[in-house]
Amino acid sequence: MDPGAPKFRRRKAERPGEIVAAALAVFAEKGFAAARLDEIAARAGVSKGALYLYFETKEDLFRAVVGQAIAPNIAAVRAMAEAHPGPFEDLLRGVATQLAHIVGVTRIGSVAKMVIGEARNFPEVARVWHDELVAHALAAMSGAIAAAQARGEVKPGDPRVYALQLISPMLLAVIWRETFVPVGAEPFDLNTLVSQHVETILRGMLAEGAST
Amino acid sequence: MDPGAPKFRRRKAERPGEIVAAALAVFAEKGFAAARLDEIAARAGVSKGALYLYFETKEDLFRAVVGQAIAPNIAAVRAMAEAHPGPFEDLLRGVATQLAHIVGVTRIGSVAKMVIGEARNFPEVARVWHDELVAHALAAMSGAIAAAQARGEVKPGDPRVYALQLISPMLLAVIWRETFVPVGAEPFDLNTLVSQHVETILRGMLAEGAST
Amino acid sequence: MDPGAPKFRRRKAERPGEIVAAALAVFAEKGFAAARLDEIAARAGVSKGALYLYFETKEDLFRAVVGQAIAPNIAAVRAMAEAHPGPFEDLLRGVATQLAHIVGVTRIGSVAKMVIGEARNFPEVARVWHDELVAHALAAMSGAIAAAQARGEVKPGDPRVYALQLISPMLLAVIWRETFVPVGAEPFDLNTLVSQHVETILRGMLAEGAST
Amino acid sequence: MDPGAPKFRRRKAERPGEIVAAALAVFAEKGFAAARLDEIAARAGVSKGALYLYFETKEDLFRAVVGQAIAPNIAAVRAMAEAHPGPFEDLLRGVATQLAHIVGVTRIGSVAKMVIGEARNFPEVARVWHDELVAHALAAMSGAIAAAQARGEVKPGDPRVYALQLISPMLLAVIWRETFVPVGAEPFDLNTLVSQHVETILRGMLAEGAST
DNA sequence: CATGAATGAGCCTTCATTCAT
DNA sequence: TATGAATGAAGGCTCATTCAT
Repeated sequence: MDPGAPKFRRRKAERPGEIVAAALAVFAEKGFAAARLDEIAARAGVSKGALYLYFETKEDLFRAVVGQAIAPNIAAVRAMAEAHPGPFEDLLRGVATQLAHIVGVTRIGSVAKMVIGEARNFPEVARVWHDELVAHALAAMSGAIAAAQARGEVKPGDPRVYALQLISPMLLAVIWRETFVPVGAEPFDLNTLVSQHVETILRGMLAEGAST
Repeated sequence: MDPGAPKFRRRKAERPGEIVAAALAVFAEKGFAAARLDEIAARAGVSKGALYLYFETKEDLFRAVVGQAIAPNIAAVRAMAEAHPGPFEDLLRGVATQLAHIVGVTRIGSVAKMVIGEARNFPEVARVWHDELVAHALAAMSGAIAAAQARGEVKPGDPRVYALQLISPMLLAVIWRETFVPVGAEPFDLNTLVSQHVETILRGMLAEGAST
Repeated sequence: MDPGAPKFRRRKAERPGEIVAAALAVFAEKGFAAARLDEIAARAGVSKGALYLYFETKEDLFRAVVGQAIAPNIAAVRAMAEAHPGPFEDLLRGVATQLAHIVGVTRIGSVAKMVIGEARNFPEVARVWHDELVAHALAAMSGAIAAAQARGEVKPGDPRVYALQLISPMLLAVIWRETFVPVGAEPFDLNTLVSQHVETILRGMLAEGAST
Repeated sequence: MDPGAPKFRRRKAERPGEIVAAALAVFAEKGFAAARLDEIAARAGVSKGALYLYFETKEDLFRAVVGQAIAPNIAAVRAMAEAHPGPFEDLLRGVATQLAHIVGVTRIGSVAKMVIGEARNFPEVARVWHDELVAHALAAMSGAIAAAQARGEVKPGDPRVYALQLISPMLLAVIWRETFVPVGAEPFDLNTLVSQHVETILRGMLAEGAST
């Protein structure tokens, strides 16, 4: 026997991540209050007591879940913000495609639903979500729009409002998928929605004499 | 001071409405699971036991809250559906104004947040909300858009998707107000958002050679 | 209008009796704790509040039920006690017939079950039941048996024990009917049981040379 | 004093039995509905929540109590059923002694009282009690009596009724002890009752020409 | 580190009792 | 008298959290 080289070692380093992943699933399904630590522990494959080796309380775990979900998206937002200049419509199409991709492959929709649902009970979670993600994304888009307006590419109008107009169908799509599709509503194709929206909005936003 | 003030009053007719109103407030703030019947009863000015004279269980009360919130909006949706024909852009401006008004003066936003947050735990609530309200509204708008397309007023494109594009900023505004404004985000003026959106979208939707 | 001669007057005098009858039924079915005043009131055809016009508390009502059930049987016991002298076996046959009749036509079995079940929670009810009914009956029988022994009709032996031996099948029959027959046990014919028991016991009790 | 006394101990194996024992005591005293889980937990030396680690509901615990009380008696009944043949009166004396012993040393009387009192609320408990215990015991005795009749040892008569006659004083004794002795009634000596009953009944049952 | 038995505060729900009508 | 809406004190049960192992 070689005690120094056990064949199967418990991957301690991966535990927190597994727990957060399990917690995300349960919180997204049930909401914070209705989520049971029993179920989270079971899905993570650990004992209930083990949760407390990594997280102080249920609320702490919830914050970790939201925080974890923010990090990987920060980069995306930053990339969007730093998008190379060029014709506004190219930028917009690129950003829209990127957003649609993120919504499609990550669980950001579930997390958004959690944040919306628990905002009153966890104001600081809503605040972090807003300050770290939403505000940055909005500022980046507003800035790009304002710049395009300065270049004469985009018609007059509140750039922040333009940004909201552009983002809103994405939110609706997420909520539709999470809320109504499970009870029988007809799903939407996210790409169709996004591309039709971008084209429509572009036609409405671009100043006369600027391309398509 | 009225020394003859009764310990309790008999108001069978008014009580259910008062309780539902109180419950709406608490459910909207806390979510279903975190809402305490103690608090609902206190806000309604009754004892906890009195709730059970009118509602069988907490779930029953929750369903009543959602159901109650649907009824008054059904009429609005129907009116929208029956909106007089005429140039599409007139119709759209009218509908948008009406929706903005409803969102502004009713608690429909709070209820929407509840429905979104509890959809997994109360599928039938989500189903009713969808079937009675959302689906009707969507069908009415899609129909109007398709008719306008048939008349050559609106460019080609999936009418249902157009309808979603039009509605989505309203949803975003509601969620913004309920979720982010309480934690310090800058509020939007709903009317500005709606009117800018309508004008932008109209320019993008209307076929060449049609007005504005 | 003749206010002094209403056509249908509420029979106030009969109310308490109706309530006690309803209460007996519910207490016998459910036991004291599981019995609901709502149900008693409903069966009595009165409002819940009306119960409190006649009985102070639920316990008070329970005591009334048991007390009420004792009274009519007191006379029977007394009659038994005063049974004309004569050959012991005639007396015994008469008493047994009488007891079987009482068990068959009254609800004394249900009340006995209540008293047995609630004796620990209502000691004074058990005490009254014992002192007013059981002890008297037992004393009467023991006395008759002792007298018969003095006359040489009955073999030696503890008269009180003889009395218990004689009564016990009646108790068993009552419990059998109330407890096991409702769940599918085969019922007994009370008269068969009693007459076979009396004959068997008589053969065993009577002194040689006295018998049938 | 042990300063290191643990706040609670882990005794998974022993706990269910301790809880059932405590529950038996409380159910027997108060009846099902009036029994408080608080009290059961306190008597078992555990917290109220711990009850739910072993039993799903209060009803489940009640069923466990009754079920637990049946098992050890099944063997006794079977032994009685298989009692060696031989003169009927020897068999009967043996069985009576055995039954008196069981009644004296176990809590079967308390359980019987519970079953009788809660039969309407828990029909399946009454059914199990009857099917597993009472029916078997009755069948065994009836069979033995019928066999003795076939051998000419016992007089004609319904064997099942004979069996009831024989058992009934035992039931009366149990109820007397549980119900009336606590409120001041004079207790019986179980052995005196049983032996006098057996001798009396035997004289009445045995065919002429069979001994004593 | 990890487990899971045990805790105990707190919630939903019931129901005997009260009281304005 | 009679009603029944309303009360409020528990009780059954849950579940986040702790701790002996």
